[in-house]
Amino acid sequence: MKKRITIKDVAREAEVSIATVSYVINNKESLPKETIEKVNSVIKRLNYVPNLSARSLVSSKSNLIGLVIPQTESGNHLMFNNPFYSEFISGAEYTARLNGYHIIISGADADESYLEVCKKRNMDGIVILGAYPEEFFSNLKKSNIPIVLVDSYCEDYYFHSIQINDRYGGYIATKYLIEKGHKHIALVTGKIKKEGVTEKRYLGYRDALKEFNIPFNQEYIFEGIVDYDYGLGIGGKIIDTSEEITAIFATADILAMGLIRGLKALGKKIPEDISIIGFDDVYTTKLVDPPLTTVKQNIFAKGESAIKLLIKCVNKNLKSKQEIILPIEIVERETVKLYKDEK
Amino acid sequence: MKKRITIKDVAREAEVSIATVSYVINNKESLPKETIEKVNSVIKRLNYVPNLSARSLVSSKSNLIGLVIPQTESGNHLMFNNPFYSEFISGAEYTARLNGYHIIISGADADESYLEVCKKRNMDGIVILGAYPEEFFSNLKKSNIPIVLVDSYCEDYYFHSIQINDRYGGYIATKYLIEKGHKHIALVTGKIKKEGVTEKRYLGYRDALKEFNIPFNQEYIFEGIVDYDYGLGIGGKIIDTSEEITAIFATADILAMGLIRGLKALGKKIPEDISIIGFDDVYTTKLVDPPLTTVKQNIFAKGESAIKLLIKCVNKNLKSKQEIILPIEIVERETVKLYKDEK
DNA sequence: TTGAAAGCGCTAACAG
DNA sequence: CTGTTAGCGCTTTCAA
Repeated sequence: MKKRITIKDVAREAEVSIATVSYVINNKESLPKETIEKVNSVIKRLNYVPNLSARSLVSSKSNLIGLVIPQTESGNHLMFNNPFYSEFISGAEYTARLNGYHIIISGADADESYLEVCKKRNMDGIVILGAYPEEFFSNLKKSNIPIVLVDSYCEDYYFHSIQINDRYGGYIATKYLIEKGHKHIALVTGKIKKEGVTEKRYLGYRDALKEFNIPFNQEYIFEGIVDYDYGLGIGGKIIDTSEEITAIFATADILAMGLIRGLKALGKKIPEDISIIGFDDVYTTKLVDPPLTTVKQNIFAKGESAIKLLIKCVNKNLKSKQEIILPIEIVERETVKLYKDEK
Repeated sequence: MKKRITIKDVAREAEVSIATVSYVINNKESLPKETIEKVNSVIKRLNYVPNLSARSLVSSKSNLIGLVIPQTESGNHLMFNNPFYSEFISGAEYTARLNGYHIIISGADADESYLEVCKKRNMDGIVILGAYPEEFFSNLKKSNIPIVLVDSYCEDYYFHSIQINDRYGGYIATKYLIEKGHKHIALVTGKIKKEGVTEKRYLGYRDALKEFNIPFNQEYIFEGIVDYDYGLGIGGKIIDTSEEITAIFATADILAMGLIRGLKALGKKIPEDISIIGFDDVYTTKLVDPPLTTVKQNIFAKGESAIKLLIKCVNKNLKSKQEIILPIEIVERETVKLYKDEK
């Protein structure tokens, strides 16, 4: 094993002190050009790379960002059968890398274990994707490092946040359907948790109904879990519930994709028999047949913003809550059709 | 900012020396039960968490594993519109976490920059997914740390490897089609690079043709890039090339999914008019209509194996090349139909 | 403008 | 069995 090149070696070769080398590396102080050049050339020649562990030890800065992704179950593997996460990570990793940070991706249980990980690794900040038990958040506050919450309605002032206006999203999706002539609109959704993303979208749905004087019908709400199979299975129940239903608002694309397939299997034509609108605009939305009309949010940009915001908070030591709301819009593809009452 | 609890604090509280605490933490030496318990209880009470930067500094072990994912382009973001990577990461992250490691995911350019990252972070090992320029691999050898290559046919003895038998996969896919009565079988594939995964699958395709005395036809080879859009666009060309083509072997599911959609748009029925078989069995394979018949590899398990193998090599300091070949099999779904010659 | 030196928190060799 | 101690590589005061 070759000995590692350290700052000492550089100093010796460049005939300066260790401190000087350190100054050059971190361009501190105002050194004369010559010194800087001399040191830099030695660094290059020796292929010197600073040891971040050492740096982290003294400065307690690690250039490491924790990224917490929901798991299928506690202690289990990451929820990567939802393309939403992949796209988010792609944006996050890219942005982090551009700024000299690295991302440690991890699932996390609600216990204190993740807090430990952060301490252990001296993480500079954390991005948390999705909703978790209150306890998880309150634990993490103890870390005392900047935390950006993505898609969480946790109100705690401690956390910064990246969001979209989910309620507005639910509203425009439903309104879009209504304006296409639909009156009997089912809502297919994950668990409607108090203060969760899903609840907001649901409330938006109700807002739109109200605005157009369409009575709310509890029977039209299909509440399950956010995954393909739930969407797949629920189609039958929707049909059984009422023949009047002509449109469905699914609060996640993955649900909508399941629905499309389930409904088609039952002999329904999309959008001729039933119109469907989704939410998120994950890329797989283009893979299904017919391609899904949906509420688009820029997921890659979300990952990007989360990291940028976090880095900003870390560098400027911002303590005041920072909030960013990203825009959303309807993307028209082929799953919604104008409904004409045939009676 | 609260002062961090260090090993010193624990030592003081437990009325032992820091060395003893260190021994307890790493369960070195054989200490009397009492001491162990005393120290542990203080650790718990004080909420002590060891600082990995410090540990890493002295032991040059970081419990960090680098995971390199292909990028869409050099310097660009990760190729996450291919679900293959997501599933792989899920398996890798889970396994790493279970073993006390963390994963740093990163895209990487072919230059030396990734090597620097490894040095900087004292990475214990690297898992590299996919094929890269020879130069990239040779650079990384310099790191002198264990490296597991996944899906690469780089022959260098330095690297450990996780693979499937791609040639065999190409063979069984094609054979499956042939046994279903197809004789005019197109191959849709990414760039056929010497010693790449794709070339092997292509060779397997030829093996099968040969075995059944079906002449190879260069016109039936459609070589492009591995993505949905290429599959989508190539359907038309296939039809134009020959009306005799009744089946297609796509060397990646993502291509097959594009094909299905492209072909359907052209009025072709799958599998009535054209049969399609894919490769990988990514989960989105079930989302398309009709669900894709494909060569299944367990991608999650691949991620798992890669990490396990790497950790084994790290811990036991194995220098001899370790190789694992994971099994594959055909999964029959609905895109291949028995072909009956109607003449 | 530069250097000496004191740690950051931890491990491990060595001593007792 | 346990404690003392010398670093690991780096940053950063303080002094020159």
